[in-house]
Amino acid sequence: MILKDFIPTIPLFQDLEQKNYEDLANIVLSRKYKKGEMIFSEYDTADGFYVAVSGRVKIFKSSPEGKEQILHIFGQGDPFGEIAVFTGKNFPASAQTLENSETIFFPKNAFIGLIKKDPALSLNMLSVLSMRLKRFSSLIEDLSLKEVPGRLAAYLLYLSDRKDSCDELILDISKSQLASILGTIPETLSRILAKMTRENLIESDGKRKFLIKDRDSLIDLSEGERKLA
Amino acid sequence: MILKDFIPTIPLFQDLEQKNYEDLANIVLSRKYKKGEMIFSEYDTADGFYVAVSGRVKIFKSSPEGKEQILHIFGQGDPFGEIAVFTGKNFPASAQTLENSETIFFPKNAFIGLIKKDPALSLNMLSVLSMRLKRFSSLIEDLSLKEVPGRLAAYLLYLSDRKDSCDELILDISKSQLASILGTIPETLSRILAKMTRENLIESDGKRKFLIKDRDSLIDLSEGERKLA
DNA sequence: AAGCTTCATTGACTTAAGTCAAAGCAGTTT
DNA sequence: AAACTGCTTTGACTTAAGTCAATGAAGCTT
Repeated sequence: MILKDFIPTIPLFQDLEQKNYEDLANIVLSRKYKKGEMIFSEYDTADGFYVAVSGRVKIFKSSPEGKEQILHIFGQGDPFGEIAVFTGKNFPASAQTLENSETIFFPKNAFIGLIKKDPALSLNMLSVLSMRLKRFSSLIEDLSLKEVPGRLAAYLLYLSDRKDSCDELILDISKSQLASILGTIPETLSRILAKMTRENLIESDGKRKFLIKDRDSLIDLSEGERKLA
Repeated sequence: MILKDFIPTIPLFQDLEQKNYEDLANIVLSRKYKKGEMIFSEYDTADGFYVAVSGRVKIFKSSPEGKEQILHIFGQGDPFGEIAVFTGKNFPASAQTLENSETIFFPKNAFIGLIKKDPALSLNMLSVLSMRLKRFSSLIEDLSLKEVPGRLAAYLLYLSDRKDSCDELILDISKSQLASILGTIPETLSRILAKMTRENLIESDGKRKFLIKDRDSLIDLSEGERKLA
């Protein structure tokens, strides 16, 4: 991947002045990671942030007993670890690759210098952070106010909206990881998927392919207006 | 409260150029609310954000069954509703006063104009949003990976750190509201406080005053290294 | 093909936390 | 003082979801 060509495709860097693309290209470092490798750990000192070039990265928190909560899964063009750039010190969560991945790294101080020069860059960054806050609000709402079937229903609906294509959808992650996104464990997820199938809300090939058979009931479920038997 | 004097005291507006304080004062609107009044509802169209001048405001999500999750409680000098400025459209949560309160309102477009002019302002805003993301990460971690006693222990320790003053602390909110911050309900909170008292971790006057009697155990509890009997 | 590893499912059981209902205790208003 | 209100506590019960353990299935490796 040629950096000069890649940087302008990153949404965070949309609409910058031409000169700033060169400045950005000059401060970045390219880094490669194998599947399953840690990029950073919570509490590591943070001296910059990353943008995914290829592969996928999960951002997560984990408990002493080994349960995990995934906060995001990021892919090509997504920035991560940027919170630490503005709060100083350390990362608020850990980052680990799900596949062989390539990233570019932006050292903190050089990047802050750039932000001061180009207001478009700060507006883009403000927009990225705001969208994350919105997502987090909604995750907090899910964890605190909804039960697992409701969260799962919301997630399935979200996937099917993304993929416009009618009612068929394909998970791009394992069910264990899905459990970890939904704030539960694989056993519980498995049981709830079985229930949903039994009650004809969905159908599945047993692997990663799902068909939504009763969208209205899924919506009710996601809004807490309905329960599984 | 005289706006010209108040605006420079707001942390979000630290270190701006003098001229920008005048610009800010020119675009703001003052608004007053009675105790318990809604400032905005989730899904309301957002055309600006607020800064609390006096009183206190809770930002929260609520479920159809009436359970509530408080995301923040804000007071003098704290900005809120600012996410919507950068993501457009609507607020991600609702805001309601806990006391008679006064706010100033910054219309979206005028404010974005200012941000483009003064990079110090965008850096301050980036720092505010980043700190909120950090808090949210930690709330998500609490809700997903910790049990209620652990969350409560963490909250008590957090309060006692704020108040430096040894091991005594005073809640500045009702226990029902505390329950809502911790992602639980008053009955559960009440039972856990009783247990903590029985096991000599804390002592209380039965109202809002608490004494930490066994800080180490509270720390263990908050880290999931220990359980209540 | 046999064996290995990782992931997924299912059953039996436990437990944390929620629901519902009643009673207690302030604080305040009339 | 009596009555009303809002918050808190307590008890008895229910339930969602977690734990532990076993089995099954899938995909790789050699």
